Amino acid sequence: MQKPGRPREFDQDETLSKIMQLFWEHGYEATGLSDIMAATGLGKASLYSAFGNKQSIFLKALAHYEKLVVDAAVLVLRGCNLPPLERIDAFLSFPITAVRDHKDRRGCFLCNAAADRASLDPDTATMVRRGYQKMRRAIAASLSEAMPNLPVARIEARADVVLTIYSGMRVLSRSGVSGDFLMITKAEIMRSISQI
Amino acid sequence: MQKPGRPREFDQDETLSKIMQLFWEHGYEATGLSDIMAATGLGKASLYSAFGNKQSIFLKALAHYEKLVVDAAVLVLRGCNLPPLERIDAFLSFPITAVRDHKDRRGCFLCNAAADRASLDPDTATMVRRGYQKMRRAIAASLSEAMPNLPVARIEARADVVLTIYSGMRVLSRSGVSGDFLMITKAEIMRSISQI
DNA sequence: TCTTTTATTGACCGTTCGGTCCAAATCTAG
DNA sequence: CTAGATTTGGACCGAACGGTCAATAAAAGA
Repeated sequence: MQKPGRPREFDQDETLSKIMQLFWEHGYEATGLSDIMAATGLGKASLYSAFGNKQSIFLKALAHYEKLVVDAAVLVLRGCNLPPLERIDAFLSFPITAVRDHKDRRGCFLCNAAADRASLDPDTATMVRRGYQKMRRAIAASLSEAMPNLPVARIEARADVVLTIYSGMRVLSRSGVSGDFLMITKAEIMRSISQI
Repeated sequence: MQKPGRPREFDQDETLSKIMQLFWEHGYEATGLSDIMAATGLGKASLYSAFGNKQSIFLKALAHYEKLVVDAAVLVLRGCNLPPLERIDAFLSFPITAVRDHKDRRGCFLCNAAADRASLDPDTATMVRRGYQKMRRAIAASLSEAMPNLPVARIEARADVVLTIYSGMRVLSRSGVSGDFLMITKAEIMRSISQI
């Protein structure tokens, strides 16, 4: 059962992944339609008919990031194979392994979008907040599993701290900070988070 | 004792302040020469002869920010009128009062530059790191004044945490996070920082 | 006053931007 | 085989981009 008309010659998700890489690394304004065409091998008209205009392409790339990266992080946070605090540790290790093992200084697409696009485009701001919320809830769930006797307010406060630290690490990694710096930060914050 | 030739008709620092506002709020790529001309009332050639090309203008605006805002923050951190921990509290309150009292969601120019420019331009990255270092050293100084018996490594680790939290708060504030969220985060981190 | 030096203005440059359009190509349904 | 639907590639668009230049203006030093 196929739609009438000429079939699309490319895979939308693959293409969206390539586009996501571009916006993630270079930001909204610094990524031109020409860059996207070069990276995907598609013509302008194909891109427009599939994803809309540049702003719409960007939003879809951001949604793609949420689906791929944020959801994966949430999965780690909510996984059952590790104790809750170790899951948070694993979550905060992502920024470190990115820098250390992969020389990946792209940071977090959500954080980058917050910094360079959210204040100019309400739709971006909404998506960014939604992604943050997802992570925040997952962090809070892990924390309350780890310390069920702590009042909810304290749990949430610590979740806010973890999310804020995460954002900070991601931004700092874009400025070229060392993996050791991030490692030390993580260790110190884990120490204080773990206390009752 | 004046230089020969026609004197400049504008104040360089004032102009740099106006330019700084633009780059701070909208980022590098989203700020055009035309915006700068409109905001300063200057012609293109005047800007070029005074500050160089766009990249050079940006760097000078960033340096201006370091001089005005970062140095002011460092002054608060190193001030003697308050106990050291309260100075750190005051430092972490800047992101909050900006959002609450001034509806100022520009965040921190250093952090924004880290996110949208540092990975493409080494000079920007260098300046950003220098600004961060200034703050980090001042934070560490306050901390070691507050708890002189804590090993240096722990002091530095906590300074890293404070700096990372600061960056995170500034980025999150650009996504539209509430002042309450930042308030809670600050309170929680101050609690853990204050412990011996 | 005349020369030199510098700043300002506005026109101008080529390039790139995001976006549109249309003819050709490729599919389904009848 | 035809008619309708959809995608594709490439030409094309006006606008905005960063950047340059020459003419003019305003100062200092002689």
